[in-house]
Amino acid sequence: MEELIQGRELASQLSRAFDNRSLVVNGHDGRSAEGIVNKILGSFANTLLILNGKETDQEFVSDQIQGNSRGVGGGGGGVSDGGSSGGGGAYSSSWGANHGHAAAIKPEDYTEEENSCRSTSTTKDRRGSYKRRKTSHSWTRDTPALIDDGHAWRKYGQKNIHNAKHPRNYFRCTHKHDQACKATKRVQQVQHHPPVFRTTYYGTHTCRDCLKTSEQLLDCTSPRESSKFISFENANWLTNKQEHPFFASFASSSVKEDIATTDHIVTSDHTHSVRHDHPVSHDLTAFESSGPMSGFSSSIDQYEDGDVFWKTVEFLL
DNA sequence: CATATTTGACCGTT
DNA sequence: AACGGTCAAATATG
Repeated sequence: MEELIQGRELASQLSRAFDNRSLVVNGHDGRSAEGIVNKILGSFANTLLILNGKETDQEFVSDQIQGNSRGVGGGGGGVSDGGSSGGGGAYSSSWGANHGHAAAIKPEDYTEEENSCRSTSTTKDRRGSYKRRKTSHSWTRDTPALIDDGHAWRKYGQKNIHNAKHPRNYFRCTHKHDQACKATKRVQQVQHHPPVFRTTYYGTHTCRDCLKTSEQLLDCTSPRESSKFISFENANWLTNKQEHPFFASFASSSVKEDIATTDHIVTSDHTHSVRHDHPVSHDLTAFESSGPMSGFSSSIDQYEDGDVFWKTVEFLL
């Protein structure tokens, strides 16, 4: 809080300096506006360090506390969690093997800000652990259809989500076991009429040969290497006759260059403010106005302190 | 046989 | 107790 208060004071000083059309601030003889800007940036950096430190400590504690094991379960019988799983296969046919081919949307290099929120967890996967998700990298992507992002995913779960029309599907990297790759993603349809599928990625691929062969070929030969935006004017994915129609190709889609500015990115990330407990009724903001992330809305942390951070930035500036 | 998906159970969090 | 994330036995696919 002290850092934030100091940052606000410095920001107001900067504002006054610009109002006076002078690079020298009253009461701070000889200090230039550039110096104040650096101070503000330093305050933000300190704030991030503080916030991250808190998260890291929490995660560490929870890792120490948790750690029970259970016998080999499974089997039958028992009372199921009420309406929490399955769904009777109503959507089963929509979620075949995600081995579609020739997707034109290729995974960009996910260069994100690495100054915060990198998960240092060495936690093994445990059921019901929510800690890792809050502290790991995550980014979302909204698409009008299910796409092949070039990675080899294996579905490991499907849940009906409260107040959501469509079930959420859980995928992990195929190489989770042989290469200890921790990347996962969750896909859920969040809008009906123009279908919108929201994919949230967690963790980054650490596996070797992450990309499938067809995608690597596409990467090398695609003329849209620098594509940032993708439109779906031809909409061939709706009538695709492939075995898995929902993983249809975007080969016919056209692209536009991204001219988003930094301000644009901040505004986009902040305004659509993906909250975990409001899984439905989001607009297409993340897809339409995302920054230079090829449709990904990068997030330091979309769910907890990251939101506070962006609100703080908006407040201070 | 190997690999992928389905789906109810299990479990931590709220 | 509800919810959501994960596990793993059963099943499907090639």
